[in-house]
Amino acid sequence: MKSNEIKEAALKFFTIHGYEGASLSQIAKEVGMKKQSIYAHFKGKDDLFMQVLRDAKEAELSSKLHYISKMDSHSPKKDLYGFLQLVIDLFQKKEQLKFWLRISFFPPAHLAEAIEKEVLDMEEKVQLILESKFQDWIHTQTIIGQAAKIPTLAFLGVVDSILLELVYGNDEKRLKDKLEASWAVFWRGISLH
Amino acid sequence: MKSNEIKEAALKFFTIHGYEGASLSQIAKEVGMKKQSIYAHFKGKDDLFMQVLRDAKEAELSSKLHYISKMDSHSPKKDLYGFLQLVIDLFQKKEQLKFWLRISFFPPAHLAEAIEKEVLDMEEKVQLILESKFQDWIHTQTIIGQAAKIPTLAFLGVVDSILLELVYGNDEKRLKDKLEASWAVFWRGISLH
DNA sequence: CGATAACTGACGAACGTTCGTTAGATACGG
DNA sequence: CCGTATCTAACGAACGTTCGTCAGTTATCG
Repeated sequence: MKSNEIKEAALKFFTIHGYEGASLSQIAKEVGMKKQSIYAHFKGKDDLFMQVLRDAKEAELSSKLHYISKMDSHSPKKDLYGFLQLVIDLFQKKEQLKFWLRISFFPPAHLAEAIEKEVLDMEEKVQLILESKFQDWIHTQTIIGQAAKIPTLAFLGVVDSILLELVYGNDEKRLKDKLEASWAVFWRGISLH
Repeated sequence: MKSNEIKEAALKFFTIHGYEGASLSQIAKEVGMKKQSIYAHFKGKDDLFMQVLRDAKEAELSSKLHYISKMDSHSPKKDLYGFLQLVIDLFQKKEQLKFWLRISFFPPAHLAEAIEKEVLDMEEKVQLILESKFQDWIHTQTIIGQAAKIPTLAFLGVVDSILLELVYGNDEKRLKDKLEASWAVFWRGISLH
């Protein structure tokens, strides 16, 4: 399908240059056609952009939910650290997470509202299922605490800080250091000892 | 000075729309002049942008260093939490941190190299002075650990996650929740107990 | 034949930038 | 104190390019 090739190229340039910085002619050239031909597949730049956005959201959401739902509820240490690894992996292997991050932080002003809705929807779903996992661990006294919300938000904070390091990402070693440091302190902060 | 008015307006539009999304005519209109007149004060768009960038860096760096150097080394709990508050305050009161964040994460491609240098320089300085503080606390057995780098990086991670929530910033309550959660877990992670 | 998807050509609008010019302030020598 | 020269900061007009978009035409293929 040619539409997918266009979306793939669009994903690439939107990620690198942002909405305003990416041009249809650039994208078209990447797939070997003229920019006007894009209009045979999409209504316009906004339409193309929003379709790329929804694809990226779906891909990331399903990856995360799939991983979380496979957690066995017995070893939070392994499961949570594995989740961090998953995020790093997703970021490095799939352009979509990079794109998603960029435009969820800094959406083009005239699409900000529509984008925010998608972002909130996703965030909500991940937090909800993650929180239920933490609730289980608290119940079985695998970790400390009463309110599951606290470790959940703290963990999402660790995820965010790692994502930020990835975005910023010039240094593999620094990423590793930061991951280990954040993880060590986080785990000590929620574990029984 | 008219130059400062231009930089102020430029800061605003660069922050909202990014480098490519902000236009000189927009900026000029904000200060009540034509875009051509900007060239009496700056060599061009790039020059204006880089000057705004350096101003923002300087402002943020001096704010942070000033705060850190005033830490009294006796109460890390108060000092570190205060630093988080400072960051939140800076973000909400001064447009410059918002700008700095945006363009350090997603710099315009053709200026990426120059920007990265500024960002690294700043990051390095903050980490260095913060690490020496942590070293003191470890020495005086106010917090746990041996290597000061671990709590330092973890703390910077907390700062980043809060910044991200601010950027993302649609919800005051969510920010508060996340701050409290991350802080509680972080503090338990490095405190003696 | 009909449909799909590519093409060419053209559009108005906006972009960053350069030019020559003007009005006003400042500095200086007689 | 006056006239002149220099400097500053703004201007309108225009430059060449690129932008996103639309209309009409041609090629491909079941």
